[in-house]
Amino acid sequence: MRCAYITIMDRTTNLLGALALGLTDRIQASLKQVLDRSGESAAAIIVLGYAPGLSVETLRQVLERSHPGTVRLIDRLEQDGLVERREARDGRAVALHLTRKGTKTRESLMAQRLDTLEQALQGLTGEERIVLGELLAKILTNLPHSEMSKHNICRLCSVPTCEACPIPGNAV
Amino acid sequence: MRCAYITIMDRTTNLLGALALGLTDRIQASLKQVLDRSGESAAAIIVLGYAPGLSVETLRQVLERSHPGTVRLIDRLEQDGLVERREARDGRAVALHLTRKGTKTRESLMAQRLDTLEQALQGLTGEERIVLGELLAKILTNLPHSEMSKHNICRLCSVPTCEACPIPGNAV
DNA sequence: GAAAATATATGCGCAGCGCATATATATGAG
DNA sequence: CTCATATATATGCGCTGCGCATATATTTTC
Repeated sequence: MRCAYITIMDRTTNLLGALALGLTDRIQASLKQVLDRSGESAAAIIVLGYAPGLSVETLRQVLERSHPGTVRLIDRLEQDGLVERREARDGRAVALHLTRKGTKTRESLMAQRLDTLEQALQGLTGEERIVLGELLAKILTNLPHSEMSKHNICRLCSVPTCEACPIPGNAV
Repeated sequence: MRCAYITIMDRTTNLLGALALGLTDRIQASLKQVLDRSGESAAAIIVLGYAPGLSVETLRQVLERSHPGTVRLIDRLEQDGLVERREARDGRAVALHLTRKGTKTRESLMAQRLDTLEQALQGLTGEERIVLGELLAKILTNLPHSEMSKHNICRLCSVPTCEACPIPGNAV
């Protein structure tokens, strides 16, 4: 049963949703300028940079897509010259690697994302950012994460800027 | 020129992006349980609830879609019995209205979204929520908004929970 | 009253997704 | 060692949804 009486806390709830939506939109748009592909293409490239040699199956789990969807995603990235399929130890599997071009694209994607986010935080003082960071970390820690979704949420992250990932089990 | 030196502030930047992505994913998934349609379908229904009689053209601007995309979106919602096309004063235009079923669906969509967000904030104390709310409001106020994108970012909002919208010009 | 502007609708092709299925390799029971 | 099973990848197919180009109807402007 939902409570019909509105409190000031509900405002925070709604604002969080609005900001999340707005930022995700802006990030998606800025990533599209670098790579004119579906949203998950950028994520695939970023994830592959962290885990060279990843199999299609594991990538599928991280991206939370269907298997055919992931295979076709890799097909496209391969066609674009961003990803290579190499032999894996396991003869059934494929080892995915970024090409040189893929690595360059990855750097642009990450820079674009951080620029977009940085722009949003422009008006905050240093102290406000620290407070915000602590609150965000707390929320991220408490969010329910399955074993794979905790990687999924980080699929666009820049690890150098997040040395202490607040997601339980994700810290470097 | 991007600065190569990483500071603690960059961590906040990255965390903000991660949380925005994670929450948007979770909200999208929860909305899909209510309405198994494209992401913007839910937004269309919520926006139409705020502005009954809206034209396709204005809805198009709020949703930032192409015109054909918006027409087909309305086609689908009409087929689902959620939206009606009625005559408008302007004989060229169409006045969009939610059906009774559409209104019910809208309420479920909004409740689902707030529930999902509320779950994320579960671990925060009342005071932390207030501080967070102030920071979020400040960020939202500073975000660059075009005349229409300031409606776009609110396309899933629950107005009763956000009586003082921080987006300049949006306050009720 | 005719030309330009505005609002809606449609033909078409493309991107991307998931279900069902096929194929190749590895693993494990006997 | 062999064969059944599990695992990893790939493909056929149809569907959703999008945007460009274009067509049609109505309003506005001169």
